[in-house]
Amino acid sequence: MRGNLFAVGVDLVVLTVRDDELYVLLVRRTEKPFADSWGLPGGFVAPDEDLPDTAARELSAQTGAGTAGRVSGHLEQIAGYAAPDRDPRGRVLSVAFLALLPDMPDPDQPDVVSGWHPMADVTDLAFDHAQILADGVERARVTLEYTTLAAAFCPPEFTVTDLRRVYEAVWRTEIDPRNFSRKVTSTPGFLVPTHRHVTGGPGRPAQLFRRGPATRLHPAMLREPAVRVG
Amino acid sequence: MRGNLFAVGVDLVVLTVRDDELYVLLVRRTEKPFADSWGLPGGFVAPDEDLPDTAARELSAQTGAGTAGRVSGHLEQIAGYAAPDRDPRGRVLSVAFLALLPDMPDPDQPDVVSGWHPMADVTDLAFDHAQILADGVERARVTLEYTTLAAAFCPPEFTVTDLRRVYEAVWRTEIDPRNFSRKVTSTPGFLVPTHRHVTGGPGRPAQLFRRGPATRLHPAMLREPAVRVG
DNA sequence: CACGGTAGTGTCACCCTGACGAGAAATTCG
DNA sequence: CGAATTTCTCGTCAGGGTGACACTACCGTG
Repeated sequence: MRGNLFAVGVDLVVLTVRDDELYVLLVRRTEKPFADSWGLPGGFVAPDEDLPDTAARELSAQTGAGTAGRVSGHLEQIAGYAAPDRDPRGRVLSVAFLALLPDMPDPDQPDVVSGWHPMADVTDLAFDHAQILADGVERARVTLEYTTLAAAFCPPEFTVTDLRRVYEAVWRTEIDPRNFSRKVTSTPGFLVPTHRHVTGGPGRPAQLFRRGPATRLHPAMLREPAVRVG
Repeated sequence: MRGNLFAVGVDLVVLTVRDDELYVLLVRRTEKPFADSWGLPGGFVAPDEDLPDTAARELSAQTGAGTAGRVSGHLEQIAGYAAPDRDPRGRVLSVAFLALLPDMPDPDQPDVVSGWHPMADVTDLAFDHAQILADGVERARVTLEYTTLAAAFCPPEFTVTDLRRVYEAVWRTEIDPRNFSRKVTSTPGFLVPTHRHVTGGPGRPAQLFRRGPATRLHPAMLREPAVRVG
């Protein structure tokens, strides 16, 4: 077998929506290279481990409880990155994964080396992690157009407004609440009504929904408002 | 740096449309493992090579002339595959690429170890290449819905019917020629008319078009006819 | 009780699409 | 040569989906 050998790692783009804004999970590096820089969480693939295994293990380790294989949340591969000079230590191939999580309260003992950062504040990541993050966010944006995965950002029970704020945060747009409600409630299998309502805040109480069995959105919910040409 | 080491290769899903059918480029393996089986073309990543470099080099080597970087054709990454037991020789990570090429005449000296196979006839591929091929074809199907890349299957100049046959071959459906023509000719930047026409066959001569600058299709051309629920 | 804020329904016009009809322009056949 | 056939292209029409927005329902607060 010819070919030189690579170290193979998995990097995670872990996204959540908090306070109507998109957040990404970053870790502060303690070792060289890029010591004291922020980077994506990740790790090397262990013997007898497949890529999704490594991704799930790292996600579980970084976010606390075993969020990996749960119903809530989502994990999918983005792409492989292997530019010859992407790691000064040698040839390292990294397979990036995208994880979408509901907003969770910060752990009791805050971890200074790992934390959530608003997308707008992220600069100067280690390695080629800026590119990987950009690819991951773009993947998330496209995924929301064609699938029901926006619910992966939400807790098990949520309102239509919660779901709309996910779209608005990820797409950085505003969506008409009435048309959005019509779309998601009329898509069969997207939302399952619980007939219970939230109360406490101002305004009419909103109904709570659960995720339905549908995965794809037909027709899609397109971001771009169909560019006019005339 | 921890982690065990991998050999890293690139496997190609090279597709074309010939005689209104989808064809894939396969190579007959000469070495163990899977000697005498068909498999996807590919090779190992050379030192100082990035993944797209390897893919372009292998594509160029397998399809003859330097089709890789041409305007015609298309090359994009599918995903990375690294199951621990996918290669009996040891840990091999393979990054799969999808290539879409126009139908080209067979080379003068036909290569018995490499050739085009109709998708319907493909069985028993080496390694996990059946899964990779399936993923590549599915990617191609989705790509045709949302982009103008169907033209990558066509020669530099082609008719609307040529383009429609690409969709029909990849999707394995039939499309109304009149509605299809309206869709593609009214999408700005998809087709550039040459005002020249093909002749020779029966029927009214069809106009020849070139690829336009548009890359995305808005709105998309969906395969599924919007499943009715009532 | 008035008022502002949020949730949800209803309406209307417009665009896109599927399902055709029909004409234009070539080849093929009698 | 003329008629039939084939294929390309333009038109028409009905129905679904969406943006824009009026309006009602229901909560909290002053």
